[in-house]
Amino acid sequence: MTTGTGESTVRTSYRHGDLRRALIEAGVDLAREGGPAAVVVREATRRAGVTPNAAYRHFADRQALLDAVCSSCQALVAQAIEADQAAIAPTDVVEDARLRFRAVGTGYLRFALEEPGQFQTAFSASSDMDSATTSARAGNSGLTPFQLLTRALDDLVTVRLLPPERRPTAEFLAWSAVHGLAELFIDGPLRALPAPVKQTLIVRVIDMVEKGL
Amino acid sequence: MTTGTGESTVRTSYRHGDLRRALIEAGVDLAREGGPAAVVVREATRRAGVTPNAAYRHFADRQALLDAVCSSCQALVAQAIEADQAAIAPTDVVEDARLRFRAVGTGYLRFALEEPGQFQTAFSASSDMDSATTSARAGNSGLTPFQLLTRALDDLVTVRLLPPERRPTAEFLAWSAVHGLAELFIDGPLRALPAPVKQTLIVRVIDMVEKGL
DNA sequence: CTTACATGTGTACATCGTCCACATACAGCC
DNA sequence: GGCTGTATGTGGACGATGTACACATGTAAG
Repeated sequence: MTTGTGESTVRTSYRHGDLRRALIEAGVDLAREGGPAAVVVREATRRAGVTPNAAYRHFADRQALLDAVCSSCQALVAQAIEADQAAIAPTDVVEDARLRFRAVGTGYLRFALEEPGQFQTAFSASSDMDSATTSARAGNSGLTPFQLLTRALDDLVTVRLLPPERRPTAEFLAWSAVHGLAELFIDGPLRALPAPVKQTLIVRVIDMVEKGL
Repeated sequence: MTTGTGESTVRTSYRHGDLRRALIEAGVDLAREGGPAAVVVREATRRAGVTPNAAYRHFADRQALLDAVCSSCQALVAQAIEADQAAIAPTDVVEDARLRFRAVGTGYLRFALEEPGQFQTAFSASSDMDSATTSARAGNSGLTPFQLLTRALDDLVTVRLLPPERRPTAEFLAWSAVHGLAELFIDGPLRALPAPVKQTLIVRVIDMVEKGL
């Protein structure tokens, strides 16, 4: 259907083949380059080698495209968390659960610092609680960022690091702290902080959550 | 310079009088109605009763207007915090300091829930650390939201509720937690939560901060 | 009173989202 | 195989936006 090496080059046939996917991928690239505001229909279609209106055969409007891009970006967040969790060298069950919980935070924040545009897009204009568990937003494990956090907290209860009576709403407390730090880092007043200071703050915020839950 | 009751009605003279202020006020209204994205030059000038280009005599571009609106919105946040702090019935010095610290969080989050558009605008595209202390962003006390938080934490140290060695970076930890919750409330997955549940979460997050700092 | 400057107006252009009518390709039926 | 219907892409158009450039008009300074 396409010529050349990349999918985004010249197209020989009238039909595209998988325009929907191509538009989402272009949107994810745009999100990386300029955040949610940069996810614009016309540029996405341009990159897919198609006229602007072709997008409307696959998405009701710009918001629908942005929603799809947002889901893809959430999947990237999930993968970042999974990567940090996978890097843990197993010791005992209790410590493993603790580190896997902390890895949710470090992975989340590492991604926020590495790909701020995609991070912002992942959590812009998104979703109620149910759609936060859609499979399009899942990483390799099939879990969304929120589900990875939930599971990590459940495991903390299992190994008795977290008293069961504190478990309800714990995901929202942990998420608030980590998400807030990410926002302050990305376009908030902590933007200009040197990287090592940011790393220290990440550790401190996760310490605070662990201690304060 | 203007006729009628409102500033936004018909203007008789060629000159406006205080267009800069009028544009900022219109921008703050737009922010209330639709968040930062709704702060658009043409609509602001329309409401000020002026042609679009007149705005460019007072602001370099849309972003400059948005920055000014953002500062005004931060001042509103400061006022919300001050209101919650003023409502505290004094008991002893230690408890007062504790409640004044908590009021920073409750005021911040109350404003986020009451005026989500202005809240989002207040912290969109804003500022490095220095400009977070600009006087345009201050409330009635002359302090910005960030400065109110800093002062509350200093007071916690004074009354020995917070060990001095934990004081550095404490504002960022507290701010992260509260700001993150606000974001999750406004356009995050907690948007649809019933109001009482939100209130419970506010208390819990502030508890977490107090305990975890 | 004249002149310079500050401020608002008018016209114009590029970009964006999106609607409508039209063209084309593929899929199934005969 | 040829015909037809539906899915998909094209082309042109409209209104909205940011903003540049040239012009008009008040206000102030000499």
